[in-house]
Amino acid sequence: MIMTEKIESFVMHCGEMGSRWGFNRTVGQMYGLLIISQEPLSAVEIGETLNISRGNISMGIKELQSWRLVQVSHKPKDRKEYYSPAGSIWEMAIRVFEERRKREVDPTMSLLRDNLMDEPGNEQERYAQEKMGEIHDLLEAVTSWAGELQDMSPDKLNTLMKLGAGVSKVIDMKDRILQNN
Amino acid sequence: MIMTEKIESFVMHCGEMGSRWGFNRTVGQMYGLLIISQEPLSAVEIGETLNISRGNISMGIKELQSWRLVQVSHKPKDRKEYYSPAGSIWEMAIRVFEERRKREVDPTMSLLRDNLMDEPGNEQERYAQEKMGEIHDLLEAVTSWAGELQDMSPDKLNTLMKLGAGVSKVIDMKDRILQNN
DNA sequence: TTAAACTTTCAGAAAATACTGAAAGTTCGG
DNA sequence: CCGAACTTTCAGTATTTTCTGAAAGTTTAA
Repeated sequence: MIMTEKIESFVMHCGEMGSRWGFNRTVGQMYGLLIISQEPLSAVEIGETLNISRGNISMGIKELQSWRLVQVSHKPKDRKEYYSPAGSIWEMAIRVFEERRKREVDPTMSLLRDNLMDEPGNEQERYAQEKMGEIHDLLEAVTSWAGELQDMSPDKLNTLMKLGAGVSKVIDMKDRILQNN
Repeated sequence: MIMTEKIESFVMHCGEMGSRWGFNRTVGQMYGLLIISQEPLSAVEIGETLNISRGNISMGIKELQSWRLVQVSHKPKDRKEYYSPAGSIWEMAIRVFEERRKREVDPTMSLLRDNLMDEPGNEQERYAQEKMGEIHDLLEAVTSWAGELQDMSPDKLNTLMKLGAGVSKVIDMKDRILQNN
C-alpha cells in the first residue's frame, strides 16, 4: 500500500499516540494503517508500508488481537492471512476502554480491596486506609457506571451525550414529578 | 517516613501503574506516597523512603506539578519545601483525566481536523478521511460530554452515576411527558 | 510424505527512557 | 556581600523496552 502524505501523517500520529493508549509505536502504526485501509492487509504489505520486520508484525498483530482489535480473513487461492480492524469505530473505542480498565483499574481495585481487609496497625495506616478507601470507592463508582453505559444501545447513549449537563435538569424534573424530594 | 508492608505495597503498585497513567515509575511512587501520607513530606524524606536520588525527586515533583497534582507548603523556621497532594481524591481524578485529554486527545483531534480540511486526492484518501471523520466525531462527542459532566457538581454527578443505565428510563419519561416523541 | 508458503519465536542488537550525583543555581538571614 | 541551606540541571550511566532476522514451527496441496 502506498501512503499519501495525509495518510502517512495519520498513521505516524497513531504511532506516537500508541504508547498513550497502551501499546507501542509500531503497534499503534499498524492499527492506524488497518483502520484507514479499505482492504484487509497482509503481514508483508504492512511490513513494506511501515518498514517493519516480519517478526515485529507478528508480535504486533498478536498484541492487537489480545485487545480484540483485529480480525483475520483469507482470500481464495491464497494462504496468507489478511488483517482488518474489528468492528466499527464505536466498538473499537469501547474495546480499548474495556481492555484498559482490565489492565489498569482492575488490578488496582483488587490491591486496594486486599489492603482494606486488614485492620490498620497504627494511625498512619489508618489514614492510608482511609485514602485507599476513597480511591477504591471512586474507581468502583466510575467503572460500574461506565459498565452500565457500555451496555446501553449506542442510540440511547447518543441521546444522553447530546443532553450533556442538561441531564441534571431532567433528573430534577423527575424528582419533582414523583415528589421524592 | 517508615513504610509498613501494606503502605509499601500500595506505593509500589502506584509505581507500576504510574506509566499507565502517563508518568513513570518513580513519579507514580512519589504520588502514591504523598497521597497516603498524613503530613506533607520534604524532598529528602521522599528520597529516603523510596531510595530515589535527590535529582530524580526534583524532576518528579516538577512533573507532578505540571499535572497540577501537588501542593507545596512550608514550615516555620524551615527553608525546605514540603509536598502534599493537591485537592481531594475526586479532584485528583478530574485532573488526571483532564491532563490526559490535553496530552492524548487534543493533539489527535487537531491532526484529524487538519487532515479533514483538504479534499481527498483519490478513493483511498476518501475512505481514509471517512474513517478519520468518524474518529473525530466520536472523540468530539465524548470529550465535550466529559467536559460538561466535569462542570457539574460532584453531588449531581453522584446522583447521575447511581442512576446508571436507569437514566435512559428517565429520559424516556421526559420525552413522553413533553410529547416530543 | 514432502516441500512450498506461510507464521511464530526468541536471542541479541538498537533505541528509548529513566536515574544518579556532582556542579551550578537560588534564596535568605545576618 | 557572604555562606548556609536548600533546589535544579544535565552529562553520563543504567535500565527497560522495542526491533530485527535467522531458525523453528505450522499448514496445506499434491
